[in-house]
Amino acid sequence: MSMNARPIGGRRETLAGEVRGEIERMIVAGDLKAGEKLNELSLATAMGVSRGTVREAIRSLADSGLIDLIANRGAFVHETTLDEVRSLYDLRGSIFAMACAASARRVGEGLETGLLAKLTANLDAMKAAHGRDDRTAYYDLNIAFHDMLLEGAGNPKAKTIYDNLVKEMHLFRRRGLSLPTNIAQSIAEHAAIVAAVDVGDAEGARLAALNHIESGFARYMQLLEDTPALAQGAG
Amino acid sequence: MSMNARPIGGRRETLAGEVRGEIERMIVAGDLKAGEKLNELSLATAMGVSRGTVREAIRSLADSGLIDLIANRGAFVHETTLDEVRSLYDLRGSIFAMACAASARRVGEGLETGLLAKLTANLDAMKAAHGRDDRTAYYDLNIAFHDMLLEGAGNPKAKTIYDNLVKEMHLFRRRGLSLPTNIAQSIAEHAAIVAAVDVGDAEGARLAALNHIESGFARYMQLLEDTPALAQGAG
DNA sequence: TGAATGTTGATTGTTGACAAAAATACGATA
DNA sequence: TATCGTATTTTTGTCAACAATCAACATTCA
Repeated sequence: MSMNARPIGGRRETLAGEVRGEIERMIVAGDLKAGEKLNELSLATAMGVSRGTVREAIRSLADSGLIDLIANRGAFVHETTLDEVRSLYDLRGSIFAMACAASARRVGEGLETGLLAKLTANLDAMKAAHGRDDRTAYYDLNIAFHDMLLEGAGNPKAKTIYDNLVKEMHLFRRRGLSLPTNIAQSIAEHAAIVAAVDVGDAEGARLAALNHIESGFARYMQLLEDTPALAQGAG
Repeated sequence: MSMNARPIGGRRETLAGEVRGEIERMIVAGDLKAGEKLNELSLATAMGVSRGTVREAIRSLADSGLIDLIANRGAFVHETTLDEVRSLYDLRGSIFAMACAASARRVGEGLETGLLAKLTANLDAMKAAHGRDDRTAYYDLNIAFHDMLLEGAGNPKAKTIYDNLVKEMHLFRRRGLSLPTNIAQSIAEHAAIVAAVDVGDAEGARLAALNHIESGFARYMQLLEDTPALAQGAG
């Protein structure tokens, strides 16, 4: 019997787990702003659970980088500085590069048979979205592209860390980190990655991936310069 | 008045924080073996704190990778598989490479003035330790070497992640991950990294670092092959 | 006036108790 | 004897109360 039924009606995950998810959602969505304090009692009453449960959720969230914990003072939504954005990009780039190299290696070894088709399809869809200037579609496809390569690497921990890094970046004051800029160039960089993965060229994939993230950082810095009015809340 | 008095009497960190540290220590030291279940009540009574406090400590430790949490079943010391060791090496290598590249860049830019002297001193001390076959000294110097480069990168998050990865590796059944093998070659690789950092060659430092970690992985795999008797507890 | 010192209200830290779930022990049955 | 179902025990999940700490304000004294 293939048992992957999900619990019906009530919950299966623990309450604290749900609360954690909700807090994380509120942070990423911007309901809780960077620097804001998380009041245990307020959250508890708002969600209809006990303070201890909220506390547990906050603790489990602290290590992810989204929350800063100060003893006897409380939990605060992390404020990401520009220096940190640079650091996060460096980290993200190195992990993404590793993942692309691993994906290329695995494709070359005959594992990951479906990956290439999916990457190519994504690339085509991206070009189409760009053609009709559909930003929303492009945004989603872009995330999917990176996810595929992270998963193709066969390194779940890498994906977890990568996702946390991206979430933490969103806490940077002058948002806009997800605003697409210079889509044509970005697509070309994606194509270079896919080409390297295609022929199982791990080192080529690594360099193309690194270049892609670093270019993305450069594009973002450019955007910041060009748009001094890019204030917080620009989501 | 120069105020650097330390808190007297009791603790400063929270109780849960201390418990967390103690549990982490027990795991890394091997007092709690991989796969073992963490019983909240046992730990609480053993440490003389309440169960809730232990619970909080466990939750805050879960994201680090040392502990697996299963709802309604409890917390278990993570069992690292051989596949995971490979994945962890990949991640560790990519982060270390990034850190070395960043250190080289910063040295080239005139930041990190003291770094080079420290690296060179470490290298010399390592050669000396190797000469008199002092494994313990070599072991500590090796850790210090990597730490310096991680810190020279000016990327605290990278160091945190790196440290967690190393801790998680220690949970691999067939330990010996810290047994030094082929010290001469390892020292030569360190020297190559230092040389690249010295002249501010970021790309060279990245490649040398990547090569160092990958060689380390290869050496470890060799050790596993040569030492089938390398059972758990070999620490 | 203004810096140091009490005082007060709010918030976090810690605990023990109760509820729910899982693990275990134990017969009954085929 | 193996397996299933049930009762019992153990362990985790959640909660509410108490203690410790902190931030803000009021007060004192130079």
